[in-house]
Amino acid sequence: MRRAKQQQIVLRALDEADGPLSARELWSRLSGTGVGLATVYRALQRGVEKGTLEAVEVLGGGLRYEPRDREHHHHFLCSICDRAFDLFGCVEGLESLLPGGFQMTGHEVVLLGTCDGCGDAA
Amino acid sequence: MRRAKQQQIVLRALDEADGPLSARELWSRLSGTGVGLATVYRALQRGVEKGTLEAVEVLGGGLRYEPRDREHHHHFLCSICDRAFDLFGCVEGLESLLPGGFQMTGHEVVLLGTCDGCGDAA
DNA sequence: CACTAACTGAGAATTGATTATCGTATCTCC
DNA sequence: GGAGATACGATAATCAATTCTCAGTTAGTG
Repeated sequence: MRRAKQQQIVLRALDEADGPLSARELWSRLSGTGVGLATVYRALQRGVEKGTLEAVEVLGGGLRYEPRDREHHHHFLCSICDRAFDLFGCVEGLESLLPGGFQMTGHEVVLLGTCDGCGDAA
Repeated sequence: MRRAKQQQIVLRALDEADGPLSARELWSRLSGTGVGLATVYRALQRGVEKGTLEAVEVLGGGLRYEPRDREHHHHFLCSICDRAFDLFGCVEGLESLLPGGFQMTGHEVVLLGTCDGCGDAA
Protein backbone atom coordinates (compact mmCIF):
# COMPACT_ATOMS: atom_id res chain seq x y z
CA MET A 1 0.00 0.00 0.00
CA ARG A 2 1.13 3.51 -0.84
CA ARG A 3 1.86 5.27 2.31
CA ALA A 4 3.36 8.53 1.24
CA LYS A 5 0.52 10.88 1.81
CA GLN A 6 -1.93 9.37 4.16
CA GLN A 7 -2.50 12.67 5.88
CA GLN A 8 -3.20 14.32 2.57
CA ILE A 9 -5.82 11.69 1.88
CA VAL A 10 -7.40 12.58 5.20
CA LEU A 11 -7.35 16.30 4.58
CA ARG A 12 -8.68 15.96 1.07
CA ALA A 13 -11.61 13.88 2.28
CA LEU A 14 -12.39 16.56 4.81
CA ASP A 15 -12.20 19.24 2.16
CA GLU A 16 -14.66 17.38 -0.03
CA ALA A 17 -17.23 16.94 2.72
CA ASP A 18 -20.33 19.12 2.75
CA GLY A 19 -19.96 19.85 6.42
CA PRO A 20 -17.73 19.30 9.42
CA LEU A 21 -16.79 15.71 10.23
CA SER A 22 -15.76 14.00 13.40
CA ALA A 23 -12.59 11.97 13.48
CA ARG A 24 -14.61 8.80 13.32
CA GLU A 25 -16.88 9.96 10.53
CA LEU A 26 -13.87 10.95 8.55
CA TRP A 27 -12.21 7.63 9.22
CA SER A 28 -15.23 5.67 8.09
CA ARG A 29 -15.16 7.53 4.81
CA LEU A 30 -11.63 6.29 4.33
CA SER A 31 -12.32 2.62 4.74
CA GLY A 32 -10.59 0.90 1.90
CA THR A 33 -7.66 3.26 1.92
CA GLY A 34 -6.05 1.50 4.85
CA VAL A 35 -5.65 4.75 6.73
CA GLY A 36 -5.68 4.17 10.47
CA LEU A 37 -7.73 6.06 13.00
CA ALA A 38 -4.57 7.29 14.66
CA THR A 39 -3.48 8.89 11.41
CA VAL A 40 -6.81 10.65 11.11
CA TYR A 41 -6.33 12.13 14.56
CA ARG A 42 -2.77 13.06 13.74
CA ALA A 43 -3.81 14.84 10.55
CA LEU A 44 -6.59 16.72 12.33
CA GLN A 45 -4.36 17.71 15.19
CA ARG A 46 -1.68 18.97 12.88
CA GLY A 47 -4.20 20.88 10.80
CA VAL A 48 -5.51 22.63 13.86
CA GLU A 49 -1.99 23.49 14.97
CA LYS A 50 -1.17 24.92 11.58
CA GLY A 51 -4.39 26.85 11.53
CA THR A 52 -5.76 25.27 8.37
CA LEU A 53 -8.44 23.35 10.24
CA GLU A 54 -10.88 24.37 12.86
CA ALA A 55 -12.50 22.19 15.51
CA VAL A 56 -16.18 22.95 15.83
CA GLU A 57 -18.73 21.58 18.21
CA VAL A 58 -22.03 21.28 16.50
CA LEU A 59 -24.13 19.20 18.84
CA GLY A 60 -24.44 15.63 19.81
CA GLY A 61 -21.13 14.23 20.74
CA GLY A 62 -17.60 15.19 20.14
CA LEU A 63 -15.74 17.60 18.00
CA ARG A 64 -16.01 17.89 14.27
CA TYR A 65 -13.43 19.47 12.04
CA GLU A 66 -13.61 21.62 8.97
CA PRO A 67 -11.22 23.65 6.83
CA ARG A 68 -10.71 27.11 8.14
CA ASP A 69 -10.85 28.82 4.78
CA ARG A 70 -14.61 28.97 4.74
CA GLU A 71 -16.64 32.07 5.35
CA HIS A 72 -18.65 32.60 8.47
CA HIS A 73 -21.42 30.04 8.44
CA HIS A 74 -23.51 27.77 10.59
CA HIS A 75 -24.58 24.17 10.56
CA PHE A 76 -27.52 21.91 10.08
CA LEU A 77 -27.70 18.65 11.99
CA CYS A 78 -29.81 15.86 10.56
CA SER A 79 -31.60 14.02 13.32
CA ILE A 80 -31.77 10.87 11.24
CA CYS A 81 -28.30 10.37 9.84
CA ASP A 82 -26.64 12.59 12.43
CA ARG A 83 -24.53 14.31 9.84
CA ALA A 84 -23.69 17.99 9.98
CA PHE A 85 -24.00 20.21 6.91
CA ASP A 86 -22.73 23.67 6.23
CA LEU A 87 -25.27 26.44 5.91
CA PHE A 88 -24.43 29.70 4.27
CA GLY A 89 -25.70 32.99 5.50
CA CYS A 90 -26.23 34.28 8.98
CA VAL A 91 -28.80 35.94 11.17
CA GLU A 92 -29.23 39.40 12.57
CA GLY A 93 -30.41 40.82 15.81
CA LEU A 94 -28.70 38.43 18.17
CA GLU A 95 -27.45 41.28 20.33
CA SER A 96 -31.00 42.03 21.33
CA LEU A 97 -31.08 38.84 23.36
CA LEU A 98 -28.20 39.92 25.57
CA PRO A 99 -28.93 40.83 29.18
CA GLY A 100 -27.27 43.92 30.60
CA GLY A 101 -23.63 43.56 31.50
CA PHE A 102 -23.02 40.71 29.08
CA GLN A 103 -20.53 41.10 26.26
CA MET A 104 -20.95 39.05 23.12
CA THR A 105 -17.90 37.91 21.20
CA GLY A 106 -19.45 35.26 18.99
CA HIS A 107 -22.40 33.09 18.31
CA GLU A 108 -23.35 29.65 17.11
CA VAL A 109 -26.53 28.65 15.33
CA VAL A 110 -27.53 25.07 14.66
CA LEU A 111 -30.65 24.11 12.77
CA LEU A 112 -32.11 20.70 13.41
CA GLY A 113 -34.25 18.54 11.20
CA THR A 114 -33.96 16.11 8.34
CA CYS A 115 -31.56 16.53 5.49
CA ASP A 116 -32.20 16.23 1.81
CA GLY A 117 -31.48 12.53 1.53
CA CYS A 118 -33.17 11.45 4.75
CA GLY A 119 -36.27 13.52 4.06
CA ASP A 120 -36.66 11.90 0.66
CA ALA A 121 -36.30 8.43 2.07
CA ALA A 122 -38.89 8.97 4.78
CA MET B 1 -27.90 14.11 58.46
CA ARG B 2 -31.39 14.47 57.09
CA ARG B 3 -31.66 12.28 54.10
CA ALA B 4 -35.32 12.36 53.33
CA LYS B 5 -35.38 14.32 50.17
CA GLN B 6 -32.00 14.45 48.65
CA GLN B 7 -33.42 14.38 45.17
CA GLN B 8 -35.66 17.30 45.97
CA ILE B 9 -32.66 19.24 47.13
CA VAL B 10 -31.08 18.52 43.79
CA LEU B 11 -34.11 19.56 41.79
CA ARG B 12 -34.62 22.71 43.80
CA ALA B 13 -31.04 23.78 43.23
CA LEU B 14 -31.54 23.26 39.52
CA ASP B 15 -34.73 25.29 39.60
CA GLU B 16 -32.96 28.18 41.27
CA ALA B 17 -30.13 28.31 38.75
CA ASP B 18 -30.08 31.03 36.11
CA GLY B 19 -29.26 28.57 33.39
CA PRO B 20 -28.78 24.89 32.65
CA LEU B 21 -26.29 23.04 34.82
CA SER B 22 -24.24 19.95 34.25
CA ALA B 23 -24.37 17.14 36.75
CA ARG B 24 -21.06 18.18 38.14
CA GLU B 25 -21.87 21.87 38.31
CA LEU B 26 -25.04 21.02 40.14
CA TRP B 27 -23.20 18.74 42.49
CA SER B 28 -20.62 21.36 43.34
CA ARG B 29 -23.41 23.73 44.30
CA LEU B 30 -24.57 21.14 46.79
CA SER B 31 -21.33 20.74 48.65
CA GLY B 32 -22.18 20.91 52.29
CA THR B 33 -25.45 19.10 51.89
CA GLY B 34 -23.75 15.71 51.73
CA VAL B 35 -25.57 14.83 48.54
CA GLY B 36 -23.55 12.39 46.47
CA LEU B 37 -22.81 12.69 42.81
CA ALA B 38 -24.69 9.46 42.12
CA THR B 39 -27.80 10.98 43.63
CA VAL B 40 -27.47 14.01 41.41
CA TYR B 41 -27.33 11.76 38.37
CA ARG B 42 -30.28 9.75 39.68
CA ALA B 43 -32.38 12.86 40.20
CA LEU B 44 -31.54 14.17 36.75
CA GLN B 45 -32.24 10.86 35.10
CA ARG B 46 -35.56 10.53 36.83
CA GLY B 47 -36.53 14.08 35.99
CA VAL B 48 -35.84 13.49 32.33
CA GLU B 49 -37.86 10.28 32.41
CA LYS B 50 -40.79 12.04 34.02
CA GLY B 51 -40.53 14.87 31.56
CA THR B 52 -39.96 17.59 34.13
CA LEU B 53 -36.36 18.11 33.11
CA GLU B 54 -34.69 18.48 29.79
CA ALA B 55 -31.15 17.64 28.84
CA VAL B 56 -29.62 20.36 26.70
CA GLU B 57 -26.29 20.54 25.05
CA VAL B 58 -25.01 24.06 25.05
CA LEU B 59 -21.40 23.75 24.01
CA GLY B 60 -18.17 22.79 25.56
CA GLY B 61 -18.50 19.44 27.15
CA GLY B 62 -21.31 17.36 28.32
CA LEU B 63 -24.99 17.70 28.92
CA ARG B 64 -26.62 20.29 31.06
CA TYR B 65 -30.06 20.06 32.51
CA GLU B 66 -32.87 22.50 33.06
CA PRO B 67 -36.54 22.41 34.08
CA ARG B 68 -38.81 21.83 31.17
CA ASP B 69 -41.41 24.37 32.24
CA ARG B 70 -39.54 27.26 30.72
CA GLU B 71 -40.53 29.01 27.56
CA HIS B 72 -38.56 28.65 24.39
CA HIS B 73 -35.22 30.28 24.96
CA HIS B 74 -31.55 30.07 24.18
CA HIS B 75 -28.31 30.22 26.07
CA PHE B 76 -25.26 32.32 26.66
CA LEU B 77 -21.97 30.66 27.44
CA CYS B 78 -19.36 32.62 29.34
CA SER B 79 -15.91 31.89 28.00
CA ILE B 80 -14.34 32.78 31.32
CA CYS B 81 -16.37 30.99 33.95
CA ASP B 82 -17.82 28.51 31.47
CA ARG B 83 -21.29 28.86 32.90
CA ALA B 84 -24.41 28.80 30.78
CA PHE B 85 -27.17 31.38 31.23
CA ASP B 86 -30.69 31.49 29.96
CA LEU B 87 -31.52 34.12 27.38
CA PHE B 88 -35.07 35.12 26.69
CA GLY B 89 -36.37 35.89 23.26
CA CYS B 90 -35.58 34.32 19.97
CA VAL B 91 -34.57 35.15 16.43
CA GLU B 92 -36.38 35.18 13.11
CA GLY B 93 -35.48 34.25 9.61
CA LEU B 94 -33.67 31.02 10.30
CA GLU B 95 -35.60 29.22 7.59
CA SER B 96 -33.89 31.36 5.01
CA LEU B 97 -30.64 29.53 5.70
CA LEU B 98 -32.08 26.16 4.74
CA PRO B 99 -30.95 24.56 1.52
CA GLY B 100 -33.58 22.97 -0.70
CA GLY B 101 -34.87 19.62 0.42
CA PHE B 102 -34.02 20.19 4.05
CA GLN B 103 -36.76 20.22 6.67
CA MET B 104 -36.25 22.20 9.85
CA THR B 105 -37.77 20.94 13.07
CA GLY B 106 -35.88 23.04 15.57
CA HIS B 107 -32.94 25.27 16.20
CA GLU B 108 -30.37 26.13 18.78
CA VAL B 109 -28.65 29.45 19.30
CA VAL B 110 -25.74 29.98 21.63
CA LEU B 111 -24.15 33.35 22.23
CA LEU B 112 -20.58 33.42 23.42
CA GLY B 113 -18.76 36.05 25.41
CA THR B 114 -18.28 37.20 28.95
CA CYS B 115 -21.03 37.29 31.50
CA ASP B 116 -21.98 40.08 33.84
CA GLY B 117 -19.72 39.03 36.69
CA CYS B 118 -16.70 38.06 34.63
CA GLY B 119 -16.89 41.20 32.50
CA ASP B 120 -16.87 43.38 35.58
CA ALA B 121 -13.91 41.59 37.07
CA ALA B 122 -11.86 41.92 33.89
C1' DC C 1 -41.28 -0.01 67.88
C1' DA C 2 -40.68 -3.55 63.99
C1' DC C 3 -40.76 -4.49 59.16
C1' DT C 4 -40.14 -3.64 54.34
C1' DA C 5 -39.13 -1.29 50.36
C1' DA C 6 -36.94 2.58 48.55
C1' DC C 7 -33.05 5.80 48.89
C1' DT C 8 -28.37 7.08 49.62
C1' DG C 9 -23.07 7.92 49.37
C1' DA C 10 -18.75 6.08 48.11
C1' DG C 11 -16.32 4.14 45.02
C1' DA C 12 -15.76 0.50 41.32
C1' DA C 13 -16.92 -0.46 36.62
C1' DT C 14 -18.12 0.95 32.10
C1' DT C 15 -18.10 3.66 28.05
C1' DG C 16 -16.57 6.47 24.26
C1' DA C 17 -13.26 9.72 22.64
C1' DT C 18 -8.64 10.82 22.31
C1' DT C 19 -3.61 10.17 22.90
C1' DA C 20 0.62 7.51 23.48
C1' DT C 21 3.46 3.58 22.36
C1' DC C 22 5.80 0.37 19.48
C1' DG C 23 7.60 -2.22 15.81
C1' DT C 24 7.60 -1.76 10.86
C1' DA C 25 7.50 0.68 6.45
C1' DT C 26 8.60 4.57 3.66
C1' DC C 27 10.87 8.77 2.48
C1' DT C 28 14.85 11.99 1.90
C1' DC C 29 19.23 12.93 0.98
C1' DC C 30 23.13 11.60 -0.12
C1' DG D 1 21.66 1.42 -2.36
C1' DG D 2 22.08 2.86 2.51
C1' DA D 3 21.42 5.64 6.94
C1' DG D 4 18.71 8.23 9.58
C1' DA D 5 14.47 10.62 10.16
C1' DT D 6 9.66 10.49 9.75
C1' DA D 7 5.16 8.48 9.14
C1' DC D 8 2.23 4.51 9.54
C1' DG D 9 -1.40 1.13 11.57
C1' DA D 10 -2.73 -1.46 15.40
C1' DT D 11 -3.62 -1.44 19.81
C1' DA D 12 -2.83 -0.26 24.65
C1' DA D 13 -3.32 3.53 27.80
C1' DT D 14 -5.58 7.56 29.42
C1' DC D 15 -9.23 10.54 30.71
C1' DA D 16 -13.71 12.38 31.85
C1' DA D 17 -18.45 11.47 32.11
C1' DT D 18 -21.80 8.39 33.45
C1' DT D 19 -23.72 4.16 35.33
C1' DC D 20 -23.60 0.29 38.43
C1' DT D 21 -22.95 -2.10 42.88
C1' DC D 22 -23.44 -2.66 47.57
C1' DA D 23 -23.97 -2.13 52.35
C1' DG D 24 -25.93 0.98 55.51
C1' DT D 25 -29.89 4.36 56.27
C1' DT D 26 -34.45 6.16 56.12
C1' DA D 27 -39.44 6.87 55.14
C1' DG D 28 -43.70 4.76 55.46
C1' DT D 29 -47.00 1.79 57.56
C1' DG D 30 -49.12 -0.28 60.93
